[in-house]
Amino acid sequence: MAATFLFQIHPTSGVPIYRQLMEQVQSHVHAGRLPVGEMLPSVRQIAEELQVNPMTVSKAYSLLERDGLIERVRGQGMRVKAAARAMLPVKDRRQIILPLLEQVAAKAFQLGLTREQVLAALTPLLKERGDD
Amino acid sequence: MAATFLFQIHPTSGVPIYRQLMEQVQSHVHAGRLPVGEMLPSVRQIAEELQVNPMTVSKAYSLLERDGLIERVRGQGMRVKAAARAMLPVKDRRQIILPLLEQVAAKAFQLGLTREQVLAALTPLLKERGDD
DNA sequence: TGCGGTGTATTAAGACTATAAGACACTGAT
DNA sequence: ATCAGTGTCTTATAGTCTTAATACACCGCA
Repeated sequence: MAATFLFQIHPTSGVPIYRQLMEQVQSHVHAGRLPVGEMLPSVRQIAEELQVNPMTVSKAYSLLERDGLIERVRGQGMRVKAAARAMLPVKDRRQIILPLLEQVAAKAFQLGLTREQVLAALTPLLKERGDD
Repeated sequence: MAATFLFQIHPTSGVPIYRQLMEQVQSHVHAGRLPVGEMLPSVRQIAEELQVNPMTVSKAYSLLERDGLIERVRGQGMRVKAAARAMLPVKDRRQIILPLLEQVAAKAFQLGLTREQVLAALTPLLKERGDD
């Protein structure tokens, strides 16, 4: 049940599934939504819920392990490494979303949208939160 | 020289080149930056400036022609169709950027960023303009 | 010792993406 | 007619992405 809320695939984006998964795991870890030591949803579980091949999920996990973000616990699953949070200071979470924001700015410019129009369209999409 | 400012490829995004080109042509047309009747940069010209295979550019053009956005003029090149602007009301340019904004919102949520943090990061990236 | 749960390796197939080099039909201007 | 400029077709190669079915080694627990 957890994976349903943790991960979401956009099939039409053109971005490979395994890369979408990688980015989302990374985001969740850096946001603290996946705490250090937490076990990740199993390969088969994610594959089932997202209707995706288990090997595709496994590929994402393998690359994340190579990057040192998570570690494999034999017979149990994947766990968020202790060094994962340390890899990126909490303050720099903003840096992760920067490329995406730059993309927005470029698109807005191409479309001839004003700053106000963009902000007006984005604001209601951003949820206000109390936790964290 | 024009294509340099009109098009820009992000090799690391995972999105196919021909799809990046399609989206940007679409944006430029809907923004009026490529007026109806305007000739698009030639396949070979774009291919040269972006260091991309001509067939890749041709593929983007072909699909755009299939979508009715541009038309082929034998021996001359591709031209923005008259029906192109009509396909999307000017007011709905905002709709084009919506999926991207939703992506931003999702990412911000995953990262645990507040609304203010996102807006503060985005605002300086958006150029203020007088035309339009 | 089983059983069900981990991630992974293997092999195969198909679709998609991109590149390369060459050729073609067409147009406009010389 | 010639030439340079259009987009496109063809053939071939290479790499990536995804799926499928099967099997393996490992762990925790009964």
